[in-house]
Amino acid sequence: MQMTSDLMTIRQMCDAFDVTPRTLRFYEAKELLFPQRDGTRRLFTRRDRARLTLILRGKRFGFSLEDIRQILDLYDRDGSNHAQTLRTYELAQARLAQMEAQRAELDVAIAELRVELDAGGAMIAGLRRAAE
Amino acid sequence: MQMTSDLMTIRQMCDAFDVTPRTLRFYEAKELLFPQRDGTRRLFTRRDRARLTLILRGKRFGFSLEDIRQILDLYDRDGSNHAQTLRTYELAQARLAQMEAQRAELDVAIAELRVELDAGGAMIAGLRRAAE
DNA sequence: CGTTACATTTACGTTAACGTCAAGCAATCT
DNA sequence: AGATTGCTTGACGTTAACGTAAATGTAACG
Repeated sequence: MQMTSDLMTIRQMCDAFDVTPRTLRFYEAKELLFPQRDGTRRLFTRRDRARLTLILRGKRFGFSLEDIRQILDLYDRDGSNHAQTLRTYELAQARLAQMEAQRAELDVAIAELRVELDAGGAMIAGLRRAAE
Repeated sequence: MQMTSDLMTIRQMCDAFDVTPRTLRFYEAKELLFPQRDGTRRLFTRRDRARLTLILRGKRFGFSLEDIRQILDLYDRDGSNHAQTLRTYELAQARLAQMEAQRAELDVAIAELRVELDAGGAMIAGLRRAAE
């Protein structure tokens, strides 16, 4: 139970999250992650891992890294500059509405694709019978 | 009530779907749409409009145009070449599973973002009170 | 018949999100 | 010591999905 097991190397991160080193360095360059340094080497903290989880999730919904960065900032606010905090808050709110709309559409799309698949399945069954 | 109102010019399409001419030409080049021609000019059919609706929806879920093109082909199968039909069918099926997983994750993400927003809202309310 | 308003093709430009070398430092194995 | 392994920083390459500009065509308006 060493405290240091809190810190992970770039390779451990890659294995754990199934990303490439390049991706992690890229995210650091874009200020999405803030790994500590042991000399020149990166050491990723628990905070980095939490953020990476959110980043990867966000990506699956088609959000840009820049969008994600702004939303992540919501998690780190100290409440100093009102204006920016408020702006970020509103941005996240808009995003939420957008996600709910997306979910509704996703439901429709899923239903539609199901219908198509049923039709396709029947057709294929037909082809199979015809092939005998 | 002219039969020809079935056909729409590129501008009408752009206005109806809020896309640029370039986008429609691009989709044609990528074989996602197949407008007729009046001499050199494009005339989009009902089928093109149906496809465009599906294209735009697919895009909102982060599917690539190539993915979308393959799924659209499912709608146009005549059942001639079994192998390809089967492959497309399986692709669509995988896609459906993926979409359902995405929908589940989206629920989680929405819930999480809601929690954040509540916290942010409380904080902002606090800031407002402090500012008086 | 001139010009205005859209249409067309061709082709180069752009952004995001990395991939892919290249070259070098550092610790570790043999 | 030499070689291997893994990390580092540049820096250029790549793909998708269009944007944008140039040159040209043509239909309609006045």
